[in-house]
Amino acid sequence: MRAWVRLAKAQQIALAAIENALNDADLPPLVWYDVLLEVERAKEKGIRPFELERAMLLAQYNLSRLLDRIERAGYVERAACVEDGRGQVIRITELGKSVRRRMWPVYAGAIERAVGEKLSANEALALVGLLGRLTTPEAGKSAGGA
Amino acid sequence: MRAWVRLAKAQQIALAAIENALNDADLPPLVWYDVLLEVERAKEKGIRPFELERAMLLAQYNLSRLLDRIERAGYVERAACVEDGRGQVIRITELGKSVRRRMWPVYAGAIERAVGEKLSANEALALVGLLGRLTTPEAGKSAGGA
DNA sequence: GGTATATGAATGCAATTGCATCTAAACGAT
DNA sequence: ATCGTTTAGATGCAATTGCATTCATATACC
Repeated sequence: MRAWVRLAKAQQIALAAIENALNDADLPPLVWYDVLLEVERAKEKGIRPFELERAMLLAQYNLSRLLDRIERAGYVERAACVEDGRGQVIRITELGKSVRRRMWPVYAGAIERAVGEKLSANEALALVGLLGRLTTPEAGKSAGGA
Repeated sequence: MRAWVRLAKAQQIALAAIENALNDADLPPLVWYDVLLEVERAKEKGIRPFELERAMLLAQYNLSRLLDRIERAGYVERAACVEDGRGQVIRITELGKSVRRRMWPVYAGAIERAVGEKLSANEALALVGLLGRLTTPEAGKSAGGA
């Protein structure tokens, strides 16, 4: 229980710091970064919205509209999908790439202040390990998971 | 950096699980629980919105409207503040208490599944310690921690 | 081939959030 | 007492989110 409360609070504080930093720098919100990063990683081949949806744990309608906005800003392009007539393919634009690059130092700086400065390298590593246990779908605690 | 990413993901997953559990049980969202708990702790004396605001890291306008909704549901009552003509005092109602009590097992169960089941007691304790470092306003990395 | 079901994505509408601004009361200095 | 400033809280309006539903194509079954 205490772990959950602190988890929530730590995340809330760090997230607010990051969003503020981006906002102050007149840059888009953090989710945009995540989307742009995923889309950029997909290169020319692009990525399907439903893949993005799963990668980012975003609700379908939510992603649909987020892509609307990012597209309207000119950071990604939607194209009809050849293999699947229902679907589409998202590709990043040059403008999108440049915005993502500009977001990175601001994002990284905020994380450094919110997390890096507060933990030693070993502590950060330990935290990564513990949090990793929470994100796996596995049961986890007992050895012989059935 | 990796620590932040995992922190965000772990929180997101756990939060979604909790909100879903509450939703499935036809109970109000998690913030309502937090508010009700704080207000209930203040007993008859009540609590001022601005205190709540600081305790919960909520934006002022956000809290104002959240209290509107919780009040409309009949779970808290607003009263003019005697000592400060600008302010008010929030008190929980019997209905509010009972709802908070009904929320607890659902909330606790979701946390147990999202966190408790994935970590041993020692691991959970270690996580509490590490996350605590992130929520202190202090710089933190150097050894002199309180 | 024809119909039922499942999947990818969009959308109407209500609820919530964020931003900026506003009101009123308290404080502080004259 | 009066004026400027700060603090507590509310609110108009735009943007975002959530829910339910819709549309269109793909797949499975017969």
